[in-house]
Amino acid sequence: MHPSQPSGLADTPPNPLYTVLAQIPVGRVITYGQLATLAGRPGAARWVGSQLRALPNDTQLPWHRVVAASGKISLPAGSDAAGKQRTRLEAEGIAFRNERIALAQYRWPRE
DNA sequence: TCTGTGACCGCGG
DNA sequence: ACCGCGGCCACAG
Repeated sequence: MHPSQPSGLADTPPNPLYTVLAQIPVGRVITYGQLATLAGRPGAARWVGSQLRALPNDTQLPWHRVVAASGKISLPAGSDAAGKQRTRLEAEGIAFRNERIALAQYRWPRE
């Protein structure tokens, strides 16, 4: 941004999505829909996707713990981003089976 | 403005 | 288990 702007000012409220996402523990995953609900926007799963897409490449947020409700990785199949997500999840002890998360208990509990 | 396009979801059929 | 459909939200043309 331009230096005339008093950097990091709260003229734009923090995205609640990031707050929630930051609290997903290692070895657990959450779905786009659940994340939307927890962020105060039930039904807006697509919005979550667009927010994640906008994350900087070097973000500290655990974006890889967000998966589709079907248990599959939503990033384009074969892309390196998708491979990276799967690798990270497996490193956290999450098992895959035919391109989808194997066990339901890995998922973030329902409300 | 309107339309199309996604890191989506639930409900039916 | 797979599909189509309407609903959802932001963004590019």
